[in-house]
Amino acid sequence: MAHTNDRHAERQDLRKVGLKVTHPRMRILDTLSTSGKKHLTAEDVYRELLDQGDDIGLATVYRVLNQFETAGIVVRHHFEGGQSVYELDQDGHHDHMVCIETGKVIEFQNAEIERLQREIAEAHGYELEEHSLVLYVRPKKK
Amino acid sequence: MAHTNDRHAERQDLRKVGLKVTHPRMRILDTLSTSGKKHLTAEDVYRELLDQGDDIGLATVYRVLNQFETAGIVVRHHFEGGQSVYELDQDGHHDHMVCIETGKVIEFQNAEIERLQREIAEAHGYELEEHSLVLYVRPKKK
DNA sequence: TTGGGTGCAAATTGTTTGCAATTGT
DNA sequence: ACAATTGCAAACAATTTGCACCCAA
Repeated sequence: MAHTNDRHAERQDLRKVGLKVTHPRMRILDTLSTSGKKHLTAEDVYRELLDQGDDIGLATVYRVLNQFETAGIVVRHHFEGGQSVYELDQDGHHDHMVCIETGKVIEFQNAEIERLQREIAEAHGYELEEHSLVLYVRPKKK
Repeated sequence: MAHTNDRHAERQDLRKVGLKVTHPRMRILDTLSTSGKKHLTAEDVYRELLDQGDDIGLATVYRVLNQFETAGIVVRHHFEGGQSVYELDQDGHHDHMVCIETGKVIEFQNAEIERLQREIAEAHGYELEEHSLVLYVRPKKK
């Protein structure tokens, strides 16, 4: 069925943003969409590629992820703890909740908060361009 | 008058959290409170100390800022762009707005957003422990 | 064919650490 | 006196970059 990211669509995506369709780029795109997790670090992607027998340099992974970010194909997040994590930009905007015990990442959306943010920016004479909201949570006791 | 951070109060603050009152620590605390900006990187602090004739190592600045963070004296933020910025934890909780044109940092508070965050976490079976909200804005056109 | 893309190693950047010397209590 | 603290240099971790070679268009 309409698999959002089959080989063909992926090629289109790359061409659309002016990037040559190369093996590394295809494989990285593939890894991002078919890997279990939605949020991967550059290393995560690199290791998964190695595991699948691909011989793609870590530097290339970083370069490609950057290109994807500028192209709007992926979103880069800076959660606590060093590395950046990348996620395919497919299901519209959402924010994140990170469990500080398990590291699990949960996505959520809240129109009300989005609206308030815009209002606050306006109230200070600015236009909201971007924002980053991350909730650090722990499993409810009880 | 009751200057919130005179020499005496600073000494007390340090002792209170079990840190010896040393020259570097006093000077760093001083820089944080009297510098023009409220949000400084470790380098910012380091340079300002050098300018004032103090000979304090960058490593010490990092170490002390970390101790201050664990002690709850300063808060560390990870805005976009590599370095962490530190700010004295004095006027209660607030979030930040960063102008992407001038780099200016504006603080704000919004009880409604705070409440919604707690609700969202709860709704997912979690307790909100911490959060980071940064609005990236640009001066209103008009 | 040819300019963009890649791998590798070396370079950067931000931050932390080991250790001997120094200092606060 | 003695443990905590500092400075310096070296160590680290994440990411970027220079360059000779390679490959998609």
